[in-house]
Amino acid sequence: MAKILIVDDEAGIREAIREYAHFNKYETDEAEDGMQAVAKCLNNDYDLIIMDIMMPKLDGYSACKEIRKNKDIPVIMLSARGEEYDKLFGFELGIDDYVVKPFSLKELMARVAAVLARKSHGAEAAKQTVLKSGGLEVNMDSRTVTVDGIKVDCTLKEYEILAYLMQNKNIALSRDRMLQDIWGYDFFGDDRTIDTHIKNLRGRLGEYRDKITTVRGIGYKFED
Amino acid sequence: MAKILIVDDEAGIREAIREYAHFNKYETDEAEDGMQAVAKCLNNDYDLIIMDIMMPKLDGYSACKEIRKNKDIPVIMLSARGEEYDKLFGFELGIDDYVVKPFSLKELMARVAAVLARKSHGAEAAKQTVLKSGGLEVNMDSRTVTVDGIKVDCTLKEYEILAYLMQNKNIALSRDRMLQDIWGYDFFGDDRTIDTHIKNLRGRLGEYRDKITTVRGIGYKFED
DNA sequence: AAAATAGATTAACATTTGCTCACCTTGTAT
DNA sequence: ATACAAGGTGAGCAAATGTTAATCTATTTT
Repeated sequence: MAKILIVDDEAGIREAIREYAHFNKYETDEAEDGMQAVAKCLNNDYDLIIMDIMMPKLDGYSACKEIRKNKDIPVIMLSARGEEYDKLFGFELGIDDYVVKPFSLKELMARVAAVLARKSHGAEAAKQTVLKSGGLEVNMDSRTVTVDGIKVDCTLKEYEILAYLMQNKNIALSRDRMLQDIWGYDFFGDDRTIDTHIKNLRGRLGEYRDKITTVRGIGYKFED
Repeated sequence: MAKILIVDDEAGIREAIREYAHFNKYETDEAEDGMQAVAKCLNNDYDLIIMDIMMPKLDGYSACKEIRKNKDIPVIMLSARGEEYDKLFGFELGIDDYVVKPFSLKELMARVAAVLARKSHGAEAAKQTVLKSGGLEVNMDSRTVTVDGIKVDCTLKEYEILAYLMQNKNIALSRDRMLQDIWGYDFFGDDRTIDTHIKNLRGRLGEYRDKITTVRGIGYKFED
């Protein structure tokens, strides 16, 4: 199980990342600024760092530079939208990826998985990449859905929703939570948009359409 | 035992929260507006703050900002339905959760428990998600009820009532209290509505129907 | 660059569900 | 026996969901 250090001065963002990271079975630790991050890295072994660029005391770039003097830990940088940064400079420091705020947690975790896979820090437990339920299959590597062996074309959101529901099978999921986890914390739209995607998704699942059950007053659930 | 600061200008809401919090074994303190809240936080140590956004003198956001200058206390914000609030701004302030009025006290306390569990750095007793009594089972993840292994479809209110009764088994619960805790403090309807739901619920429980006993003159009780 | 396309979102309308309440019946305590 | 509380029933209505279509947005094609 990989251990991630989350570095951001905003507690809310740390928490959002932490929660979703835990949901994805990562361990986490946190730091509030660059100084703390450097200190924590001296005494702990992290598999990856998610770090904001703009921080008090010591910014992300400088912290990264400092940490790299001692350890070779992959880093994903967060930067505010419109914040002018020198991407190349980042890559020279060996930064592994950028994510621009506001980002969806899902996207961030996808990048985390990608970076970890790339670095493949020794033997990492193979992550579950195929979700199955009867003749319904979701391949998370190829991002494809098959029904009784026949590939079914899904849109991005349909795929994301199906994968999310199946990862949390037999749990009633509220619309709010789905918006948080799939769309991201910065989505302010109508939660009924989920209903439309669910309808379209069901239309593609043929005989398995009823595996997605409606939980009246709450949201939806995948029943295995 | 956690101590909660309740901040709202409406005495009725403070009282409703206070009572249910005490019932859940939390200590409470109260403030009527943001200014009072800030002052109280300087002289006391709270584990969590429940605060309304719209308040005289100093609103919730500003109060939160002010308090955060000195202490890092988790905050759950209350906001009226339809009240425009900036979720992202909330995240920046490190607000831990939002609850939209009108809310059920049960839901609010569930969030309180969740936030406190999160903050208490793991090492918290795993939450009970399955309530059992003989062959009667309520799964709070999937929101399902099974009678002798057979799944029984319940409506939202039926499920909520059964879960509530079982969580408070062997305690006689008044209709008023049930309305408060399940429907929410803003429900002004007829308390005989409960009777109808109880009747329907009993109809689904087969041989276990008598586990829900009538406490004449008071309300109902689940006997284990 | 304009047009075409696909997908996401929202809005509008249809349908279903089940909550609530009024009314009547049954049960129980004194 | 009487009075009051609870149980049972069913209709009206509000809320939640399903469905369809329109709109908006981003991307691709020409």
